[in-house]
Amino acid sequence: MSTQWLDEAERAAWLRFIAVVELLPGALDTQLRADAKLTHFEYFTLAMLSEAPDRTLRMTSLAQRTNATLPRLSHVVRRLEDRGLVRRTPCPEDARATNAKLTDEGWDVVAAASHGHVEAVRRYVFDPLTREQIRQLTGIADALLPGLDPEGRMSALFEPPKS
Amino acid sequence: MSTQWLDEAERAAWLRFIAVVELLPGALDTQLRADAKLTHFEYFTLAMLSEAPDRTLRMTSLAQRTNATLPRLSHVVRRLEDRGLVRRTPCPEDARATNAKLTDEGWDVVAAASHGHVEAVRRYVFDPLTREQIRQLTGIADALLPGLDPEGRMSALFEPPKS
DNA sequence: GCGCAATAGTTGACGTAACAACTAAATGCT
DNA sequence: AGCATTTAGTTGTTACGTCAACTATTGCGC
Repeated sequence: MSTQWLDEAERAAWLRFIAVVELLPGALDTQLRADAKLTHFEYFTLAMLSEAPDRTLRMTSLAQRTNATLPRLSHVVRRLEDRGLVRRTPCPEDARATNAKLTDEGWDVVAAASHGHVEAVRRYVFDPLTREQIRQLTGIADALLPGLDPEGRMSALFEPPKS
Repeated sequence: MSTQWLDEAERAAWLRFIAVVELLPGALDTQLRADAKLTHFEYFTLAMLSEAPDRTLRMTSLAQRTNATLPRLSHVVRRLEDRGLVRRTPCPEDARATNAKLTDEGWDVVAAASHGHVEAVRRYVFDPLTREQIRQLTGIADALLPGLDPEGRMSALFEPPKS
């Protein structure tokens, strides 16, 4: 039962792809930290809230969408709350649960940050790609996601609600 | 000077791609931690050394290949040295510099870890993709890397030495 | 060849992430 | 109804990454 090693084409793809995967988060993080005093994870968290109904999500649901563990999200939301960007309230329907809601101030911060962020995404990802490659990238990601995220936790944004 | 927002195709690609970029490192890390007691970064560091001439690299060169800052690498290499996987020696040609060399034990550890790691890479990345998609992925990564890594620091492995 | 800037690397302080332990509320079994 | 299990979330500890400060060596300008 020997291991099936990577052939030349696979190795070429892998070295490049792993480099992109390592470099991209740092690039996005650097821009957001410099321009908006937010980590990419914090921005992503606020962005998820901003697109939710009533700008509100349960902690568990928010953790799934952001690919965070609950402890991690709990710490991050506490810090965001200290900064006045989010407010936590007990969920009326389930007393165990907590609702995280984007404040007006938080909304303004995401809105302001989004400009620079989208520009960075364009600069680093879409500008260098052809329309065809953007289509290919969508197909590739769609092929990988079921294996990486079997529960579809991060797919809530673009998957129709499961039947 | 309003921001150029993402159109539908771009948004579809972005949400999926960012999910992959967030999920893949965690998946690789989990496998390596469980099976080889190594983080992906530690594995990658050892792997870079294992492919270098004499299994040795200067700290600066190693930092570039692994996309690490020098302080980060210094800490990681110290821990790896404590575990007997790497040995640091002063560089004879330049007394400021330090050479990191993979020990025999370190070699065995990478070799042992590589099986499970390659299997994980297959499972998460190559098995779900067609040959054509692997080719496309190479092209996409090649298009992105110049923007993400203008100095070509992480490209040393597959780029011919710059003229 | 002396002084000063640049380079190579280490160290320590601080912030954030992962993991485990914990509290509290809802569900389910009988 | 009553107790055990599961679920939701928080808190504390430990490990790792980042940043700034520091030492030591090299190379440049004159």
